[in-house]
Amino acid sequence: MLRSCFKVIRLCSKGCEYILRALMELGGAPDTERFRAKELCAKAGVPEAYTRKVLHILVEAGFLEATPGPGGGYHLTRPAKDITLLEIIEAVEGTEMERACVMGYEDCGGENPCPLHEEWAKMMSALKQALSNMTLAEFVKSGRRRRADGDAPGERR
Amino acid sequence: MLRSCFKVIRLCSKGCEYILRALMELGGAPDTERFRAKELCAKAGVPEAYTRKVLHILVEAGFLEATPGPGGGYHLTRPAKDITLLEIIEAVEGTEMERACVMGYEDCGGENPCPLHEEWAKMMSALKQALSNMTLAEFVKSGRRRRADGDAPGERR
DNA sequence: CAAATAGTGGATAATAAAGTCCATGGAGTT
DNA sequence: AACTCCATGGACTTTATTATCCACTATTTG
Repeated sequence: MLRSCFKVIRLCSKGCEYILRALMELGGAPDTERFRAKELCAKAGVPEAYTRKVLHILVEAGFLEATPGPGGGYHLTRPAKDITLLEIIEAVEGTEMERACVMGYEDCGGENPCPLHEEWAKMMSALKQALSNMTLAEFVKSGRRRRADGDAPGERR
Repeated sequence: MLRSCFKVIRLCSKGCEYILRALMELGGAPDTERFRAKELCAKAGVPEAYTRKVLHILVEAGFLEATPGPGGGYHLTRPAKDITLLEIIEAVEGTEMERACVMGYEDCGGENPCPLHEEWAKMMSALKQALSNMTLAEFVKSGRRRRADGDAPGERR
Protein backbone atom coordinates (compact mmCIF):
# COMPACT_ATOMS: atom_id res chain seq x y z
CA MET A 1 0.00 0.00 0.00
CA LEU A 2 1.04 3.55 -0.55
CA ARG A 3 2.29 4.89 2.75
CA SER A 4 0.02 7.88 3.08
CA CYS A 5 -3.12 6.08 2.32
CA PHE A 6 -6.43 7.65 1.81
CA LYS A 7 -10.01 7.12 2.70
CA VAL A 8 -10.85 5.72 -0.64
CA ILE A 9 -14.34 5.16 -1.89
CA ARG A 10 -15.86 8.18 -0.38
CA LEU A 11 -19.41 9.14 -0.71
CA CYS A 12 -18.56 12.73 -0.04
CA SER A 13 -16.12 15.20 1.40
CA LYS A 14 -15.59 15.87 5.07
CA GLY A 15 -17.73 18.96 4.82
CA CYS A 16 -20.60 16.92 3.53
CA GLU A 17 -20.04 14.25 6.12
CA TYR A 18 -20.18 16.87 8.81
CA ILE A 19 -23.39 18.41 7.62
CA LEU A 20 -25.03 15.01 7.48
CA ARG A 21 -23.94 14.25 10.98
CA ALA A 22 -25.13 17.65 12.12
CA LEU A 23 -28.50 17.38 10.43
CA MET A 24 -28.92 13.98 11.96
CA GLU A 25 -29.07 15.76 15.30
CA LEU A 26 -32.01 17.89 14.34
CA GLY A 27 -34.16 15.77 16.55
CA GLY A 28 -37.88 15.67 17.06
CA ALA A 29 -39.37 18.55 15.17
CA PRO A 30 -36.91 19.26 12.39
CA ASP A 31 -39.51 21.09 10.34
CA THR A 32 -40.31 24.01 12.54
CA GLU A 33 -37.68 24.22 15.19
CA ARG A 34 -34.87 26.65 15.00
CA PHE A 35 -31.44 25.43 15.79
CA ARG A 36 -28.16 27.12 16.37
CA ALA A 37 -25.00 26.07 14.59
CA LYS A 38 -23.05 25.96 17.80
CA GLU A 39 -25.34 23.56 19.59
CA LEU A 40 -25.93 21.31 16.64
CA CYS A 41 -22.25 20.94 15.88
CA ALA A 42 -21.48 20.26 19.50
CA LYS A 43 -24.12 17.55 19.60
CA ALA A 44 -22.89 16.04 16.40
CA GLY A 45 -19.28 16.26 17.43
CA VAL A 46 -18.18 17.99 14.25
CA PRO A 47 -15.90 21.02 13.91
CA GLU A 48 -18.14 24.04 14.22
CA ALA A 49 -16.25 26.61 12.18
CA TYR A 50 -15.97 24.31 9.25
CA THR A 51 -19.49 22.99 9.42
CA ARG A 52 -20.81 26.52 9.52
CA LYS A 53 -19.49 27.01 6.02
CA VAL A 54 -21.50 24.07 4.88
CA LEU A 55 -24.57 25.33 6.68
CA HIS A 56 -24.14 28.49 4.73
CA ILE A 57 -24.05 26.54 1.51
CA LEU A 58 -27.40 25.09 2.44
CA VAL A 59 -28.72 28.57 3.09
CA GLU A 60 -27.62 29.70 -0.36
CA ALA A 61 -29.08 26.57 -1.86
CA GLY A 62 -32.40 27.43 -0.27
CA PHE A 63 -32.72 24.52 2.13
CA LEU A 64 -32.16 26.60 5.22
CA GLU A 65 -33.02 30.08 6.25
CA ALA A 66 -30.70 31.93 8.59
CA THR A 67 -31.78 34.40 11.22
CA PRO A 68 -29.13 36.47 12.92
CA GLY A 69 -29.37 37.90 16.38
CA PRO A 70 -30.52 36.57 19.70
CA GLY A 71 -32.98 33.74 19.37
CA GLY A 72 -31.82 33.35 15.81
CA GLY A 73 -30.39 30.36 14.08
CA TYR A 74 -31.33 28.23 11.12
CA HIS A 75 -34.51 26.54 10.14
CA LEU A 76 -35.60 24.41 7.24
CA THR A 77 -37.54 26.15 4.47
CA ARG A 78 -39.55 23.06 3.68
CA PRO A 79 -40.66 20.00 5.59
CA ALA A 80 -37.93 17.49 6.25
CA LYS A 81 -40.00 14.77 4.68
CA ASP A 82 -39.84 16.60 1.36
CA ILE A 83 -36.07 16.93 1.28
CA THR A 84 -34.01 14.05 0.02
CA LEU A 85 -30.48 13.26 0.99
CA LEU A 86 -29.49 13.43 -2.63
CA GLU A 87 -30.57 17.05 -2.80
CA ILE A 88 -28.49 17.92 0.21
CA ILE A 89 -25.42 16.06 -0.89
CA GLU A 90 -25.61 17.51 -4.37
CA ALA A 91 -26.04 20.98 -2.98
CA VAL A 92 -22.84 20.58 -1.01
CA GLU A 93 -20.76 18.61 -3.45
CA GLY A 94 -22.06 19.81 -6.73
CA THR A 95 -23.68 17.64 -9.33
CA GLU A 96 -20.62 16.70 -11.31
CA MET A 97 -20.01 13.80 -9.02
CA GLU A 98 -21.53 11.29 -11.33
CA ARG A 99 -19.82 12.73 -14.36
CA ALA A 100 -16.29 12.16 -13.15
CA CYS A 101 -14.59 9.15 -14.68
CA VAL A 102 -13.39 6.56 -12.21
CA MET A 103 -10.18 6.22 -14.12
CA GLY A 104 -9.64 9.92 -14.47
CA TYR A 105 -10.25 10.26 -18.18
CA GLU A 106 -11.61 13.63 -19.03
CA ASP A 107 -13.38 12.47 -22.13
CA CYS A 108 -14.83 9.27 -20.76
CA GLY A 109 -18.33 8.40 -21.83
CA GLY A 110 -20.43 8.09 -24.90
CA GLU A 111 -18.59 6.26 -27.63
CA ASN A 112 -15.31 6.35 -25.79
CA PRO A 113 -15.93 4.90 -22.36
CA CYS A 114 -13.27 3.63 -20.00
CA PRO A 115 -13.43 -0.08 -19.18
CA LEU A 116 -15.23 0.65 -15.95
CA HIS A 117 -17.64 3.22 -17.29
CA GLU A 118 -20.66 0.97 -17.58
CA GLU A 119 -20.32 -0.61 -14.20
CA TRP A 120 -19.63 2.66 -12.53
CA ALA A 121 -22.58 4.33 -14.17
CA LYS A 122 -24.84 1.58 -12.90
CA MET A 123 -23.37 1.97 -9.47
CA MET A 124 -23.84 5.70 -9.40
CA SER A 125 -27.33 5.40 -10.65
CA ALA A 126 -28.21 2.95 -7.90
CA LEU A 127 -26.59 5.23 -5.39
CA LYS A 128 -28.51 8.26 -6.53
CA GLN A 129 -31.64 6.21 -6.45
CA ALA A 130 -31.02 5.18 -2.88
CA LEU A 131 -30.12 8.69 -1.77
CA SER A 132 -33.16 10.21 -3.41
CA ASN A 133 -35.35 7.64 -1.72
CA MET A 134 -34.27 8.70 1.71
CA THR A 135 -35.80 11.86 3.05
CA LEU A 136 -34.21 14.04 5.63
CA ALA A 137 -37.05 13.11 7.97
CA GLU A 138 -36.30 9.42 7.72
CA PHE A 139 -32.64 10.13 8.04
CA VAL A 140 -33.08 12.07 11.24
CA LYS A 141 -35.32 9.36 12.58
CA SER A 142 -32.84 6.55 12.02
CA GLY A 143 -30.22 8.79 13.52
CA ARG A 144 -32.26 8.95 16.66
CA ARG A 145 -32.55 5.23 16.74
CA ARG A 146 -28.82 5.17 16.50
CA ARG A 147 -28.31 7.47 19.42
CA ALA A 148 -30.89 5.53 21.37
CA ASP A 149 -28.69 2.47 20.98
CA GLY A 150 -26.16 4.34 23.00
CA ASP A 151 -23.32 5.92 21.10
CA ALA A 152 -20.88 8.75 21.24
CA PRO A 153 -20.12 10.12 17.79
CA GLY A 154 -16.35 9.96 17.83
CA GLU A 155 -13.96 10.99 15.12
CA ARG A 156 -12.70 8.80 12.37
CA ARG A 157 -9.01 8.00 12.31
CA MET B 1 -20.49 24.51 -2.99
CA LEU B 2 -17.37 24.62 -0.93
CA ARG B 3 -14.83 26.59 -2.90
CA SER B 4 -12.00 24.10 -3.10
CA CYS B 5 -14.12 21.22 -4.03
CA PHE B 6 -13.06 17.71 -4.27
CA LYS B 7 -13.54 14.88 -6.64
CA VAL B 8 -15.98 13.17 -4.41
CA ILE B 9 -17.27 9.68 -4.84
CA ARG B 10 -14.01 8.19 -5.71
CA LEU B 11 -13.41 4.61 -6.43
CA CYS B 12 -9.80 4.96 -5.55
CA SER B 13 -6.83 7.22 -5.05
CA LYS B 14 -4.84 8.81 -7.82
CA GLY B 15 -2.17 6.22 -7.41
CA CYS B 16 -4.66 3.49 -8.04
CA GLU B 17 -6.15 5.36 -10.94
CA TYR B 18 -2.71 5.66 -12.48
CA ILE B 19 -1.90 2.00 -12.17
CA LEU B 20 -5.19 1.07 -13.77
CA ARG B 21 -4.54 3.41 -16.64
CA ALA B 22 -1.03 2.06 -16.99
CA LEU B 23 -2.07 -1.58 -16.89
CA MET B 24 -4.69 -0.81 -19.48
CA GLU B 25 -1.80 -0.14 -21.85
CA LEU B 26 -0.32 -3.60 -21.45
CA GLY B 27 -1.58 -4.44 -24.88
CA GLY B 28 -1.59 -7.68 -26.79
CA ALA B 29 0.29 -10.20 -24.76
CA PRO B 30 0.00 -9.02 -21.20
CA ASP B 31 0.82 -12.45 -19.81
CA THR B 32 4.27 -12.97 -21.13
CA GLU B 33 5.59 -9.69 -22.32
CA ARG B 34 7.88 -7.58 -20.29
CA PHE B 35 7.19 -3.92 -20.07
CA ARG B 36 9.13 -1.00 -18.78
CA ALA B 37 7.68 1.52 -16.37
CA LYS B 38 8.87 4.41 -18.44
CA GLU B 39 7.18 3.34 -21.64
CA LEU B 40 3.98 2.22 -20.02
CA CYS B 41 3.54 5.42 -18.08
CA ALA B 42 4.28 7.49 -21.13
CA LYS B 43 1.67 5.57 -23.12
CA ALA B 44 -0.85 5.90 -20.35
CA GLY B 45 -0.07 9.55 -19.80
CA VAL B 46 0.42 9.16 -16.07
CA PRO B 47 3.22 10.58 -13.91
CA GLU B 48 6.03 8.09 -14.08
CA ALA B 49 7.76 8.65 -10.75
CA TYR B 50 4.56 8.34 -8.84
CA THR B 51 3.21 5.40 -10.75
CA ARG B 52 6.45 3.56 -10.22
CA LYS B 53 5.68 3.50 -6.53
CA VAL B 54 2.44 1.80 -7.25
CA LEU B 55 4.10 -0.65 -9.58
CA HIS B 56 6.36 -1.52 -6.73
CA ILE B 57 3.38 -2.16 -4.51
CA LEU B 58 2.19 -4.67 -7.05
CA VAL B 59 5.60 -6.31 -7.02
CA GLU B 60 5.46 -6.67 -3.26
CA ALA B 61 1.92 -7.95 -3.49
CA GLY B 62 3.12 -10.62 -5.88
CA PHE B 63 1.29 -9.58 -9.01
CA LEU B 64 4.37 -8.40 -10.81
CA GLU B 65 7.95 -9.48 -10.93
CA ALA B 66 10.63 -6.88 -11.48
CA THR B 67 13.82 -7.41 -13.36
CA PRO B 68 16.46 -4.73 -13.18
CA GLY B 69 19.03 -4.11 -15.80
CA PRO B 70 18.98 -3.82 -19.56
CA GLY B 71 16.08 -5.65 -21.11
CA GLY B 72 14.50 -5.74 -17.70
CA GLY B 73 11.19 -4.39 -16.59
CA TYR B 74 8.10 -5.92 -15.10
CA HIS B 75 6.01 -8.89 -16.00
CA LEU B 76 2.92 -10.51 -14.57
CA THR B 77 3.42 -13.52 -12.35
CA ARG B 78 0.16 -15.10 -13.41
CA PRO B 79 -2.04 -14.92 -16.48
CA ALA B 80 -4.01 -11.70 -16.82
CA LYS B 81 -7.21 -13.65 -17.14
CA ASP B 82 -6.71 -14.96 -13.61
CA ILE B 83 -6.26 -11.58 -11.99
CA THR B 84 -9.30 -9.56 -11.03
CA LEU B 85 -9.49 -5.82 -10.78
CA LEU B 86 -10.63 -6.16 -7.21
CA GLU B 87 -7.38 -7.87 -6.31
CA ILE B 88 -5.36 -5.10 -7.85
CA ILE B 89 -7.33 -2.30 -6.32
CA GLU B 90 -7.28 -3.90 -2.92
CA ALA B 91 -3.57 -4.49 -3.17
CA VAL B 92 -3.06 -0.79 -3.79
CA GLU B 93 -5.69 0.68 -1.51
CA GLY B 94 -5.85 -1.85 1.23
CA THR B 95 -8.92 -3.77 2.15
CA GLU B 96 -10.40 -1.45 4.71
CA MET B 97 -12.27 0.38 2.00
CA GLU B 98 -15.52 -1.34 2.71
CA ARG B 99 -15.20 -0.97 6.42
CA ALA B 100 -15.10 2.81 6.51
CA CYS B 101 -18.35 4.46 7.49
CA VAL B 102 -19.76 6.86 4.96
CA MET B 103 -20.65 9.28 7.67
CA GLY B 104 -17.33 8.98 9.41
CA TYR B 105 -18.45 7.15 12.51
CA GLU B 106 -15.75 4.98 13.89
CA ASP B 107 -18.10 2.56 15.51
CA CYS B 108 -20.58 2.26 12.70
CA GLY B 109 -21.99 -1.18 12.04
CA GLY B 110 -23.55 -4.09 13.82
CA GLU B 111 -26.18 -2.93 16.24
CA ASN B 112 -25.24 0.70 15.90
CA PRO B 113 -25.29 1.51 12.20
CA CYS B 114 -25.42 4.98 10.74
CA PRO B 115 -28.54 5.81 8.73
CA LEU B 116 -26.74 5.04 5.51
CA HIS B 117 -25.00 1.91 6.63
CA GLU B 118 -27.33 -0.59 5.03
CA GLU B 119 -27.50 1.13 1.68
CA TRP B 120 -23.81 1.71 1.57
CA ALA B 121 -23.03 -1.88 2.45
CA LYS B 122 -25.23 -3.05 -0.40
CA MET B 123 -23.52 -0.63 -2.72
CA MET B 124 -20.05 -1.73 -1.71
CA SER B 125 -20.97 -5.33 -2.05
CA ALA B 126 -22.25 -4.78 -5.56
CA LEU B 127 -19.12 -2.87 -6.39
CA LYS B 128 -16.84 -5.60 -5.12
CA GLN B 129 -18.87 -8.09 -7.04
CA ALA B 130 -18.46 -6.14 -10.25
CA LEU B 131 -14.76 -5.58 -9.72
CA SER B 132 -14.11 -9.22 -8.96
CA ASN B 133 -15.96 -10.22 -12.09
CA MET B 134 -13.65 -8.25 -14.32
CA THR B 135 -10.31 -9.79 -15.06
CA LEU B 136 -7.25 -7.84 -15.99
CA ALA B 137 -7.38 -9.51 -19.39
CA GLU B 138 -10.88 -8.23 -20.07
CA PHE B 139 -9.90 -4.87 -18.72
CA VAL B 140 -6.94 -4.56 -21.05
CA LYS B 141 -9.08 -5.66 -23.93
CA SER B 142 -11.75 -3.05 -23.40
CA GLY B 143 -8.99 -0.54 -23.00
CA ARG B 144 -7.79 -1.39 -26.45
CA ARG B 145 -11.24 -0.91 -27.80
CA ARG B 146 -11.17 2.46 -26.19
CA ARG B 147 -7.91 3.50 -27.77
CA ALA B 148 -9.11 2.21 -31.10
CA ASP B 149 -11.95 4.68 -30.86
CA GLY B 150 -9.33 7.36 -31.01
CA ASP B 151 -8.46 9.00 -27.75
CA ALA B 152 -5.66 10.77 -26.00
CA PRO B 153 -5.66 10.09 -22.28
CA GLY B 154 -5.64 13.64 -20.94
CA GLU B 155 -5.57 14.73 -17.36
CA ARG B 156 -8.57 15.33 -15.20
CA ARG B 157 -9.13 18.88 -13.95
C1' DC C 1 -29.36 53.36 21.45
C1' DA C 2 -26.39 49.93 23.62
C1' DA C 3 -25.49 45.16 24.44
C1' DA C 4 -25.67 40.61 23.32
C1' DT C 5 -26.38 36.96 19.91
C1' DA C 6 -25.75 34.71 15.48
C1' DG C 7 -24.57 34.28 10.91
C1' DT C 8 -21.02 35.92 6.99
C1' DG C 9 -16.61 36.35 4.77
C1' DG C 10 -11.94 36.33 4.22
C1' DA C 11 -7.38 35.19 5.63
C1' DT C 12 -4.52 31.91 7.27
C1' DA C 13 -2.77 27.52 9.47
C1' DA C 14 -2.38 22.54 9.61
C1' DT C 15 -2.65 18.14 7.54
C1' DA C 16 -2.89 14.84 3.99
C1' DA C 17 -2.25 13.51 -0.63
C1' DA C 18 0.12 13.83 -4.88
C1' DG C 19 4.17 14.41 -7.27
C1' DT C 20 9.38 14.94 -8.00
C1' DC C 21 14.34 14.19 -7.41
C1' DC C 22 18.33 11.90 -6.70
C1' DA C 23 21.36 8.57 -4.90
C1' DT C 24 21.58 3.40 -4.63
C1' DG C 25 22.04 -1.16 -6.24
C1' DG C 26 21.26 -5.17 -9.11
C1' DA C 27 21.81 -7.24 -13.92
C1' DG C 28 23.20 -7.74 -18.16
C1' DT C 29 26.98 -6.07 -21.97
C1' DT C 30 31.39 -5.20 -23.81
C1' DA D 1 36.04 -4.42 -14.43
C1' DA D 2 33.62 -0.55 -16.47
C1' DC D 3 29.35 0.82 -18.48
C1' DT D 4 24.63 1.12 -19.20
C1' DC D 5 19.88 0.09 -18.16
C1' DC D 6 16.28 -0.13 -14.99
C1' DA D 7 14.01 -0.81 -10.56
C1' DT D 8 14.19 0.83 -5.50
C1' DG D 9 14.03 3.88 -1.55
C1' DG D 10 14.08 7.93 0.81
C1' DA D 11 13.83 12.80 1.20
C1' DC D 12 11.76 16.53 -0.39
C1' DT D 13 8.34 19.91 -2.80
C1' DT D 14 3.93 21.10 -4.26
C1' DT D 15 -0.92 21.18 -4.17
C1' DA D 16 -5.45 20.16 -2.30
C1' DT D 17 -8.23 19.54 1.55
C1' DT D 18 -9.53 20.32 6.05
C1' DA D 19 -9.71 23.36 9.92
C1' DT D 20 -9.41 27.58 12.66
C1' DC D 21 -9.48 32.57 13.64
C1' DC D 22 -11.05 37.02 13.66
C1' DA D 23 -13.20 41.03 12.12
C1' DC D 24 -17.82 42.35 10.33
C1' DT D 25 -22.79 42.80 9.79
C1' DA D 26 -27.58 42.00 10.91
C1' DT D 27 -31.15 41.46 14.43
C1' DT D 28 -33.35 41.11 18.65
C1' DT D 29 -33.74 42.48 23.59
C1' DG D 30 -33.47 45.76 27.45
